[in-house]
Amino acid sequence: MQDQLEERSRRIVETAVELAERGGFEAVRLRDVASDAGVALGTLYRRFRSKEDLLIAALAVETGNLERQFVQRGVRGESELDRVMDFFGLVNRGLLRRKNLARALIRAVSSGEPGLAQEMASYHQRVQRMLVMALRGEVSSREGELLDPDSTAREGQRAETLEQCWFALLVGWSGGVNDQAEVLKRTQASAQLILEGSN
Amino acid sequence: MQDQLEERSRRIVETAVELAERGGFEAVRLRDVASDAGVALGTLYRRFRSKEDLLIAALAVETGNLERQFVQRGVRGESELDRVMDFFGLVNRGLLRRKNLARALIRAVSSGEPGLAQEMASYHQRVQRMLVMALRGEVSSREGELLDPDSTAREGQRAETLEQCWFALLVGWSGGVNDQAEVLKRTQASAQLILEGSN
DNA sequence: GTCCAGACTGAAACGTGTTTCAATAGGCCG
DNA sequence: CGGCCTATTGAAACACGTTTCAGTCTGGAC
Repeated sequence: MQDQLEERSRRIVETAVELAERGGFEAVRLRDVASDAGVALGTLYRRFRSKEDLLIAALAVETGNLERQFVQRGVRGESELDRVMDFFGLVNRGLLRRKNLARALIRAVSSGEPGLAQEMASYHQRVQRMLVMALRGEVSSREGELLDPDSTAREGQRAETLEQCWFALLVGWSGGVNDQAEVLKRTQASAQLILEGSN
Repeated sequence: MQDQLEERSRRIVETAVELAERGGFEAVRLRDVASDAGVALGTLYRRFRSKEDLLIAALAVETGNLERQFVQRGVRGESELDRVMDFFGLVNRGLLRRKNLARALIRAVSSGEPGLAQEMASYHQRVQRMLVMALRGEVSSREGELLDPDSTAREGQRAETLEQCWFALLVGWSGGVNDQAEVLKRTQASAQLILEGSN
């Protein structure tokens, strides 16, 4: 019974993802999501407070996929910079494969809708965690050990700064300011600056 | 005659700013903007392609105000970091004074609406230009000399990276992830990282 | 088997961004 | 002055996110 509820939520999110893949943010019309998912509009609104809330739930799912892929694939590169750029390259390929979806999710997470702060923060944290792993060059599937608060203060800061740059560039990409090659190039330039004084 | 057209646009933008100051993004109802500004809705839509377009025009005005204030006040501090943080502190006080407006403008510039790429890019560029001045410690009211492309390649990169971090933190603030003190603290931490290897 | 609480449905309604259009106004050219 | 071109107006309509609600369904308690 609880399973059915979650199954329903999962189906709603999946449907939203499909529509976003096809036509981006605007194509995710909630009436369509509801009817495609086989639920009433009111049901959708019982589970998700808004369109942005729904898309952020989709972002959480996609972030989970990324984490799995990241752990399974590992991280390559000799230097910190190489490994970090390897990670960003991985993400970038994912974005490239599903541009419409990516733009829709970025728009949702940068919308600033009140009440979504926690989900926004959670997304940023998860990316930062992967960046810490990339900096270290060790990808552990156990998440318990990731944040020894003392030893990683500096790593955490560098991951945070890296993620800020990446996020800003993504928002720009989503708005058409830079294409994806440009995003990667600029990410590398910023990452170089951030990491150079440290090693 | 051309004057009247521009005067009208100016009045529309001013009205939007007033409404945004009072109640943020949602309070800028275009019907209200039009009637408060004394024009028909169709006129507003002849000048501005969308609500975001209108608010980005307001952002351009506010950025101009900031530039004037910045030039007039100069930039204080011994080190690059001090000067950069002096600048961010200045901006921050402005945001604090008109939170609702600030959130509305950030939301517009991070919305990713297609067709606003140029305006988004222009905003980022203007902030980066001020950051270059802060890095140098020289505030010139003449803009012609600002971008000697050779000598400032590295400065330009550092300004760009700084602005990325600042922008990402602003988006987070606008979404309720961090309060303003936190934003300044994190900006400083990122700026330290970006500038430390350089001087 | 009966009953209940909570979830779901279908449909309507509301608010607001956006579009459309016929009618009007106002300046400029000849 | 008369005609024309463009901007403007007022109003209606449309699209879609969001809310509401009365009626129905369902799984579990007893």
